[in-house]
Amino acid sequence: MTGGADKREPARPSGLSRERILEVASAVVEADGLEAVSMRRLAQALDVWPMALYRYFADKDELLDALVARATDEVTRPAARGPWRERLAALLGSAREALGGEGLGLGARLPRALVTPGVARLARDGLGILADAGFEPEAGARAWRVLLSYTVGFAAVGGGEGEEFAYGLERLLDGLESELRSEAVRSAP
Amino acid sequence: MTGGADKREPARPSGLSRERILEVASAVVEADGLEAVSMRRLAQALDVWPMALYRYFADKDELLDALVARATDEVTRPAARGPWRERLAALLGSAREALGGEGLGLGARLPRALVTPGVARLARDGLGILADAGFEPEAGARAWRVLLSYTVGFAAVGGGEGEEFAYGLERLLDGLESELRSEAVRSAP
DNA sequence: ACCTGAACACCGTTCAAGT
DNA sequence: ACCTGAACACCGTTCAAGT
Repeated sequence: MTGGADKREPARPSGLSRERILEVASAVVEADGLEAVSMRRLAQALDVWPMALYRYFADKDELLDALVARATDEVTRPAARGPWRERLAALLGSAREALGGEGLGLGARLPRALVTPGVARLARDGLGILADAGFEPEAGARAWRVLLSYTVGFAAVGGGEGEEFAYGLERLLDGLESELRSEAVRSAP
Repeated sequence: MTGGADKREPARPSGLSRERILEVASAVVEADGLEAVSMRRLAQALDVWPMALYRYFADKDELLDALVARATDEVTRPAARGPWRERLAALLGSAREALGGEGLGLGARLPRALVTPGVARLARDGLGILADAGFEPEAGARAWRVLLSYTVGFAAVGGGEGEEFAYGLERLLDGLESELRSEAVRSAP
């Protein structure tokens, strides 16, 4: 490292950053799976000594959490306007892709993946749609957890197509909608 | 080891067996999680040298697969007679407990857990119930994958109660039942 | 047949320096 | 501030013996 202007992010190709480390980690996951990610291997790929990584991540766990958060951030999209069932289907469809991506490697960290900011935003969007549909808050929260469980399960099982995911989601939404029509859980308009 | 009668399973407390190894491994998972399971730690707990374990399992992966298969075998129960919705609910409820058990440690190996004999038996039972309900084979298989995804997802997310699991399952079954009533997927009686 | 040792090629991480 | 070395306490697993 020959150094650049002071007080700036190093612009040299060998300059480390959280983003550059995560890029390499992501490539390793895609190539050889999550278990192939080691501090030493990342360091070698970045042409740096292993301990250099500890300037950017406290430990390996923090690095992997950041990797999962990055994946969920990328793919999750805000919901569009329109009928509540279609909005939910679009939202959960992209969540399924995010959670099942990177060769299912993230599946191994599902419990941790479910507390990332990306998933929190997803929940806020989903709860909003359910409120729009007429669910009172508590019933909406319950319906949301059920919908997310289905989505996570489909991502984890992995074998299914997007079409089959949509089929099952429609059946689940049918059940929720007919409950909504029965008035038991409907909020005042 | 002072040896016992020949051609028998060793009865001595220090005699190894697949079952004894899996028992200790299960205890380690429950105490400190799946990542705490190491060949060396199991060996130490069994008062044996690490390489002794390789007489019973080809490698660590095979040992962990056997551990997961054992957990799913224990908890999965055959379905009782009665209304198809109740039979499915009982079957999937016990599956949820099996997959979510041992402190969620098994969740990390979900994709592998889904190809164990216990889950295959679960699928056969579930498909039988759906056929009884009137689903023609292809529609029944599709409905089964959706139901299992929901169950697996609920087990993986983990936070939910059995009551909430049952609520979501009822909504999903509502949707499947109303599809069945619409005749599109119904088999000839 | 079943278990022992020693050894090899890996890990994550602490600690003390270097510049 | 950022990276280097060396070292420590672990891994899974191979290989050659022991009894």
